[in-house]
Amino acid sequence: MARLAGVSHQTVSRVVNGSPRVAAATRDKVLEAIAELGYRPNRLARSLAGGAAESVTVLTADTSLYGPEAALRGIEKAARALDWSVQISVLDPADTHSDADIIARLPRAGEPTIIMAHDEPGMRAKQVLLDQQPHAMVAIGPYTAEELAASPWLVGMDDGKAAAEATRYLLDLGHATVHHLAIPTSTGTFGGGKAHRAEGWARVLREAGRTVPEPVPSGWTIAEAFKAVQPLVADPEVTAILCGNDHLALATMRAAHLAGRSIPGDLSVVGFDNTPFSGFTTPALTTVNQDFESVGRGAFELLRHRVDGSIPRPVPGWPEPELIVRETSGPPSS
Amino acid sequence: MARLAGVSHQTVSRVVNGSPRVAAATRDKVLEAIAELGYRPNRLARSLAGGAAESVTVLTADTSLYGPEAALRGIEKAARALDWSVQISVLDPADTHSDADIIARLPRAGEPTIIMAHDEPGMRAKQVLLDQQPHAMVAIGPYTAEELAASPWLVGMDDGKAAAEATRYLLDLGHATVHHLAIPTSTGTFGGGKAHRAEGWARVLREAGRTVPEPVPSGWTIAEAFKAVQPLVADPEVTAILCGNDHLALATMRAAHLAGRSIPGDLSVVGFDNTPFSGFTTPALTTVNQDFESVGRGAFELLRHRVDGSIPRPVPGWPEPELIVRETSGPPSS
DNA sequence: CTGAAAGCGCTTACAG
DNA sequence: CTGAAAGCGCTTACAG
Repeated sequence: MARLAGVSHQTVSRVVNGSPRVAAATRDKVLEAIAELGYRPNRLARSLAGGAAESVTVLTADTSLYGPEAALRGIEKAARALDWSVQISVLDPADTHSDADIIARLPRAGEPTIIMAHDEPGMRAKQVLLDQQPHAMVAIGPYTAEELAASPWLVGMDDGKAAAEATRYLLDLGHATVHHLAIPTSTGTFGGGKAHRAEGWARVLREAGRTVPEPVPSGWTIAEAFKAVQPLVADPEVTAILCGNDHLALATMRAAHLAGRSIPGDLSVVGFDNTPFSGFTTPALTTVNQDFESVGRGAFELLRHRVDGSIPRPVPGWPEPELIVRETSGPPSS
Repeated sequence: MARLAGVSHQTVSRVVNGSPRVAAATRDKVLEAIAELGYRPNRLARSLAGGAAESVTVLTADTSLYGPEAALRGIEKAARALDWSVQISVLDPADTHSDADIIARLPRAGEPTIIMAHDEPGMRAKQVLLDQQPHAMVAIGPYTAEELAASPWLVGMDDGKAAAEATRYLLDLGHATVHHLAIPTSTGTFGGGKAHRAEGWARVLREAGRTVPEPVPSGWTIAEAFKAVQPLVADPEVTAILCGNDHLALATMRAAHLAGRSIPGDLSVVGFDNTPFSGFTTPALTTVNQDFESVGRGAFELLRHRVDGSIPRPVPGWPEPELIVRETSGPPSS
């Protein structure tokens, strides 16, 4: 390659990396040779040699969840714009991952890593990497504004506020109280994060002096939610349910339908996330919009700054979660 | 590291790689040192040095589509089981990707690559890699059994057969004909694959001597489908619509509802893919189950064999697409 | 069973 | 502006 162009190895390197200290004539010769030989630089070698280590690894538990999937998309876009590469590694919730297992997923020591900390393996991975390489990791999860401010390696949205808003909205509609079908991260069953969505919901009920019903825990899948929500929809006293995400809400709508309860006549249902399908169910789902893609983008930006130590904590700007009222919510019938 | 254990660099390498030619005592010393220093092998260096190049890059256009997303999950699982790493790179359909752009996404020449060839950038990428490194690439897309047999670098499901089955089912129900709301890959607008779902559908109609209506092209998003399907649902002559995927079917259900047409009374709707939500819409969606995760797994297996030249074409076994009858289909009302 | 040698494809200083 | 040197962290032969 260098031979064909009649130059040395490192002159080729300069041309490829766009160094200004190359004579135009030499550059042309090299570019010609590159084209002729179909030369492609080897990025592995480049980063080994201490060049730009432009890669990020994403540790996530379940890519079929809307939030992580959207966040991953945001990470990928942001990374691509800067020509970084993205590796993903899925932590199986069924496996027990030892610390060594988690470490072994990274391509090298100090690999910049983003963790989707929305379940048990994710929480574990967060802890392991925080110990091992605190400046080359960032975790995405459900955190309050206070937690985010206190821990510069966390990224997330304060969905407690949005849950509060949604609850207040249902109360204002005239419902005596609001029930809650909770995603796993809200019930604290995985030992990790707090129950922010559930907290915002409970806080509003308490402040309004209403009964605070026990939250009903659900798994992540629609089928699990369908099962979990049965007692709730069967109870005529229940007139409003705030669901932890739109999949849970869909399961609730389905269960309500089968139980002969009309929506929103007999029962109001509010979801979370504003997934693409939510505007097209019948009736269309009232939900809370969350911009996970921006969160992913923000996580990448934060990681990049942490790795090179440039800014302690850039504040990534993304839209606040926001209630979108559609057709599944209304005043109680009686 | 090697110093602490009192051995040479390459003995450490042997221990880490589980070589049998190491004395038990030496091995223990090395393992101890590894634990003490928190040593983690650098995979980049390993693959550079000619060790196992255990990584695969996935080129995909849009991870928010159910098929590619599920296939990616299958790839990831299969890769992880063999301790390969997975890199993803998203091709933006809005960008025009030059051949060089596509090549530049690979971490090195000859990188094993799986392409999701379900849109224009994907088709382009498939072509580029087929030229550059035919033995280190595999493409996933909508291909017939014949195409799959002829091109050992292709993987896919013969969804034409399933489309035919669904069409026959609707005809048997008594519908005069069946309309088709088509995904972009079925209309050939991106210049690439054939219209297999559309072909299976049209073939059955022709064989039954029915009118073959012009397929209605839709984009990938639910909003685009909602717009595209309006004329169809407004037409009382239309009593059955086969949709290119479940998102399109959801849009159709919504549009039909707003147009005052009941499902399945006035209109039968059949989807494709059996996405998780499809069993929980009201009414529950009749659809064709497709096991994309298995396809992803199969693509990985095929790629692995192609890279090491071991088997010309292992036949990856996955379930055939299969019609799942639920509640959105029935006999025409009149 | 273990070490001294050479090299993977690049890079960053260091000379000139 | 360009080349000769050293090295990134590993590996695979080759000796012993």
